[in-house]
Amino acid sequence: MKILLVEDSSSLRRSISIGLQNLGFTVDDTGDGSEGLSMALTGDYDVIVLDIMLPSIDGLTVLKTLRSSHKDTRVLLLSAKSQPEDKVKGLLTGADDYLTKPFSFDELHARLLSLLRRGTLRKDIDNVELAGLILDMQLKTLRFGNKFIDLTPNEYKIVECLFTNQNIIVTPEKLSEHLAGQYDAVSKNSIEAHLSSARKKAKLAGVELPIQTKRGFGYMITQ
Amino acid sequence: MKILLVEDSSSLRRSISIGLQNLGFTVDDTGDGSEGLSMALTGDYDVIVLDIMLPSIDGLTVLKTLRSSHKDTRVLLLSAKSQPEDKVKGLLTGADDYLTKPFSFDELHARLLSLLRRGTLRKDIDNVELAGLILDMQLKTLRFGNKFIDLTPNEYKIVECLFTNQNIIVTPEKLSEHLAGQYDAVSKNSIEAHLSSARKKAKLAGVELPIQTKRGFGYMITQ
DNA sequence: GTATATCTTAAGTAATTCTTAAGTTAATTC
DNA sequence: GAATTAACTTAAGAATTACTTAAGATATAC
Repeated sequence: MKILLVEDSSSLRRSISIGLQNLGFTVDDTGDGSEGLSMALTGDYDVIVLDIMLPSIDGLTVLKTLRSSHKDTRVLLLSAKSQPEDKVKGLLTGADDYLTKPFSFDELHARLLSLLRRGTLRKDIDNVELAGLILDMQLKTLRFGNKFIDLTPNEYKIVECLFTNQNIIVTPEKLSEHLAGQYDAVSKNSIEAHLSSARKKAKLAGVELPIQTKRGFGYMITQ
Repeated sequence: MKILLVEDSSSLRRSISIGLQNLGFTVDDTGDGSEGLSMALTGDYDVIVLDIMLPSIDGLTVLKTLRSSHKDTRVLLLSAKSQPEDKVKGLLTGADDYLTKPFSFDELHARLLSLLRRGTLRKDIDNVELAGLILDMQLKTLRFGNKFIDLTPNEYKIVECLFTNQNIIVTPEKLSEHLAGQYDAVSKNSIEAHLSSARKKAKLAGVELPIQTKRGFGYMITQ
């Protein structure tokens, strides 16, 4: 288990780092926001422990940048302030947990374990049902009742991405990344063509896909 | 010897737990599937006693997740149903033994000892039958009726991996790992060649292998 | 060390899927 | 309500993916 620790105070950083290493974790640490960000982007960490107050770039900006680069690594925010606004802001920005200083080492340890557990779990929730449509992420299929809607890989992936991001506008850019990964891209027109085809196939099976177009922004599913 | 007990009914859980502790085992227990899974993933147990009916996540899903995370801890499944389908399903999913409720404590004890004694992990059932094809995992053979289909080691392993992962898409990566282990790899093309050859041999013996290609994702067996 | 079996690679083929582009429809703005 | 823009649809060509086969490479058995 690899952990990245980004913390301003060198004494706190050292004590946390040594404590976690004694518990068997591999720990990289830095006291600088900018360096932390590049480490987070390039390294393969299971969890990032991130202080909000940092030199060069603050923690929330690091987190925001991380999320907009679609890095899904779990992040545990540390903050000196116990103001609820801070907590809310942190969690909204995409943090997975939040801890207010001062905290006991045991508490940090417990939260980390909880985050690590979530990490292994998350992948395996595999069925989404919506408006009678059942998306099986293990079988990579979509069915309506007992009728299978036969989708091509890209059509399926588009539907999957939307089904797992309900009540959120999914931009064509995000869809492109879901289809082709970070280092390649799929044109907007191509996505439109796929979605059109998927909608047509669903209609033929007797359902409308519950995907609505948010003109100018992207697509969204709402119950 | 450390045992994890995941059982819904609190009275049964307590009685088993106390009984095993009296026999000198270390026992952790929980009544929740999700918690059981995370304990199984993080803890270091010798055997997991796992009920099928559980809140939050059912036992078979816990087991499946465990196996797909390459946790090889031995698992003894408990089930209220005595339906043979359940047993087969459980053992196919990767259980090492199976016990139907109600059972005597002595029987549980005996099975646990048997599981603990087993030097190498070996499944309790050694052959899978599917569409007239019989896969014998002890003899490493595949036969159709009384006609043996002579497969090379890699061909056999591919068929075995698919037969023991029914209703799940098996990716080429997973097959590669099954053939060559974690620290080596087999090319996708090579897997294709093996599978092609296996399919041809089966056809010559008068059967089609019930392996369907999920284009873009992998291979799968469905009943 | 040789013989045999098995594995990998590569090239050809077939089938499916993806992308593009042009035309159409729908929504928004002025 | 006309103009403008964005999204949808369709079909054809391009690209990808999987299958098959055979030959050379590698491993295994004797």
